[in-house]
Amino acid sequence: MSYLRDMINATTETCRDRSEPSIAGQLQTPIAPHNESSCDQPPSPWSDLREVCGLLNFKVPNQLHLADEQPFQHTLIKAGQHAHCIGQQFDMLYLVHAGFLKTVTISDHGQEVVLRFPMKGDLLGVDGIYSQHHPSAAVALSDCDLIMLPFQKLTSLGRRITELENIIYQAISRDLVRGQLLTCSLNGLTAEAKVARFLVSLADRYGQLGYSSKSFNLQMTRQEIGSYLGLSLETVSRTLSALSLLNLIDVRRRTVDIINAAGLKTLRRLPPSYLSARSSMRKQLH
Amino acid sequence: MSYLRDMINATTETCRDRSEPSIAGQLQTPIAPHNESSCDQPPSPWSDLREVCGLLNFKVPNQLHLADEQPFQHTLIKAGQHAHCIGQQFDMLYLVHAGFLKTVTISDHGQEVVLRFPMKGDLLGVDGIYSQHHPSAAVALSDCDLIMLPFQKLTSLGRRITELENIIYQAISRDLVRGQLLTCSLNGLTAEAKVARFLVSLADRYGQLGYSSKSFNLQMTRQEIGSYLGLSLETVSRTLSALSLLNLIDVRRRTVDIINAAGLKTLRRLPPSYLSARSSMRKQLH
DNA sequence: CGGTCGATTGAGGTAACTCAAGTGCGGTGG
DNA sequence: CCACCGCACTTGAGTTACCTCAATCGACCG
Repeated sequence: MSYLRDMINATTETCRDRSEPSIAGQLQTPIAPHNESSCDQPPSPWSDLREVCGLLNFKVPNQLHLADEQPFQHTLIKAGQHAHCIGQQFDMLYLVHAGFLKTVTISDHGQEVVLRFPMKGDLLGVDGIYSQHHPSAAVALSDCDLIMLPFQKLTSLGRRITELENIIYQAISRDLVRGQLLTCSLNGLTAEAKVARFLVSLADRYGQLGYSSKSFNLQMTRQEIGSYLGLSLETVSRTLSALSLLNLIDVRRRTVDIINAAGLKTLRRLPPSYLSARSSMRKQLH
Repeated sequence: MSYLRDMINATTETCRDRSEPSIAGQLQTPIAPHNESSCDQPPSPWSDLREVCGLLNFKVPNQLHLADEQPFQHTLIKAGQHAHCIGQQFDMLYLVHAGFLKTVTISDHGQEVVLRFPMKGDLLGVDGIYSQHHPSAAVALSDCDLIMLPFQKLTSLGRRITELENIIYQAISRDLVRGQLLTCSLNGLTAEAKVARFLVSLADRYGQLGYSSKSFNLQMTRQEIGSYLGLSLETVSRTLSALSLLNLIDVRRRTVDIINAAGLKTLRRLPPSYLSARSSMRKQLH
């Protein structure tokens, strides 16, 4: 089995050299969500098509010969390292098997902009298909276990297995739809609503993966949340405090507990101005 | 040939019934950009694969049997009509052959949000692949000539013609990349920069199609521009006036002339506050 | 000719940004 | 072990860019 370990380490080098903790120190936080029960043993270093389709959250085609296909290799990257860098040649997609990442790009200002926070089941690198070069970078926010999907191999498989081809198209389109949803949320929502929906969205995603949708750790900084939502980090911080005051959530540093999920979902704007009322309310409470 | 006309009219009905000029009266403006020379005769109602690939701006594969394939049918829709509606079953993509559209979706507020302004060479309906239902609607802002690309037919062709398959993947990915670019522009840009870049982007697209990139007509209302850029229609209007005062552009109603393209591209924010300075400057000029 | 709709412009309010100070935690080195 | 330092975060104060509300204007249409 040692040759497997070697191969994995070899592939891990892909982008490791460039993964200096340059922009906004990529935090070396412990790791993923609360429950770590399944992370004791190292993850299986290979995944077959069936597992890939399941992770992507699509119904697995009931075709026997799926199992015949040669499996896909994993790559393990540590927090702060890149799965792919901006400008890098595109040759494969990555499917997140475990861990938490951010995808970023550089705006014309030279500012880093967070595009997405991929986690288990999400696809990385889809935006590289067009120009054959990645316009964005994927940075691990925690140690990550990624399944490498060489694009040529994937599409040639899809040519033989129509169900797989459909899954590929649908997975790519899903990325596009999610981007549109983000665009809609960025416009015309107050900062409170943005942050509230962001938390609900995160909670839902954790829930779908079997983790607690009530209590989780934020893997990203306020800065990164702000970049993602189009807000300043101070506004994110203030808003989190306000939501906490409203008893909708409980925040302490990176730890978030959702108290009133329904309230978060329907929140449009804070009653009067809870942000300035904070100090006075604080005094009342004491 | 009359049966062709009949078929076209038949397919045009797809969504015509729902195309009431409901939201924000979809304007019955004359039509497209300035130069109308090529629109005298009705467009050819069929396009082959070669033409489709060319329109998509991809190198046409040098394979002879491309010409053998049965061609794709066109559909003509009038300004205000829908190519597809929200929630409608997905079964085909549309390639814009002529005309100008907007794609919109409904935010959680119930507000209409403009996602894109597709024009010649752009693909419609890609976001419908995922859930097999269109999450957005495509509304014609001028009379349009669309090429219908039944998705099943397209992908089965792609299975036989690898180059075509690549083009499909790349075209879909391109849509995604464009969405990301929009997201980047929405965050962290001032209203002036947003509007300026929007104009430059429009001008470039017209230029690439062989139209004038200096002088063109806006096909959409201020309202729609604002929705697209995340601004109020008043801010769009004011900003256009300000850009005009700075001698970067000339605007009269829907007519735009780019005077200083370089200046528009590099604009970050207006010198001091040109928006409030307007009235005083106006007086100085008189 | 009035009616409608898009566009312009003004006035005023406010949400969110910027700048800045202060806190708490974690890591490092004496 | 403790002191120091860095970094993420919190919180405050002041500013401003943009929104909202509202009036006016111009074009187009019946």
